Amino acid sequence: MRHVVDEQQPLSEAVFLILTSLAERPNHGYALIKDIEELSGGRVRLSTGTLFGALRRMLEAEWIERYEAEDTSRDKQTYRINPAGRERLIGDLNRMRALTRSAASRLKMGGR
Amino acid sequence: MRHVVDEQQPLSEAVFLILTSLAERPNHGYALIKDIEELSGGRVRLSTGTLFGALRRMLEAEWIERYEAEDTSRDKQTYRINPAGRERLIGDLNRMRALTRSAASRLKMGGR
DNA sequence: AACGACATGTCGCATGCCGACATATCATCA
DNA sequence: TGATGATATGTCGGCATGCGACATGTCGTT
Repeated sequence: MRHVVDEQQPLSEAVFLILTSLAERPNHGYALIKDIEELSGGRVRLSTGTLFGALRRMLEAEWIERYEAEDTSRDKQTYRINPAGRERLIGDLNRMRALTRSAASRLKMGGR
Repeated sequence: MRHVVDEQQPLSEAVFLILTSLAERPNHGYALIKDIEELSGGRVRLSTGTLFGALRRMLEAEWIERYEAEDTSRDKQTYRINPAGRERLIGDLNRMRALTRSAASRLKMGGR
């Protein structure tokens, strides 16, 4: 009996950050760019090409969903993470932890 | 005065693992595939297309160098990491640690 | 009215991964 | 001896993705 988290090809940084941002609260596209910039300490500023391409693929993969926000004052497309997306994020988080652990060990860095 | 570790676009998993493997000891291509498979707990088996493409780019970027191994019994191309490669690996290690920290925090997972 | 921030989207180029293929050597064993 | 499989290095083409540039429009402020 296999668990759902099988596909263990790495998430791109863009997808990882989008899922991380949505893990806290649903949001719309443009706001994600700013949240991710803050989240990454100013290091990552997603271009709209990256963002909307990634959102489309994540909708297709059913890791996120559109949902109706109360605030319809503008034409905002609001996205929400779903359980599959959350599992995928956790899976990739663990993948990265394993990677950093083995690299730190080989570099004799400590902080394992 | 700028430090060398500027380029902070993420390393691909393949490149990260190759640098990690070479951080412990110099090695040749085919042996890297097996070392990385072990290193990653069997999760990652690099194809030769990925490996040799990545090695070529890493040589161009001067993160690794060819060097003469004592064992010349076969035509093995032995590669060694250099200080720039090591810095790049450490930089990406820190990038991933920051990423996992913020994601864990937003997922309310602990283990930060 | 003009400007900048907000907001969503498309297009095309460049890059990188990876399976498939090509080639050759070396050890083992029937 | 000849076949097989592991070792070893490499190329090629297709596919997915990131991202800068462009397009379009709204909203708030001056």
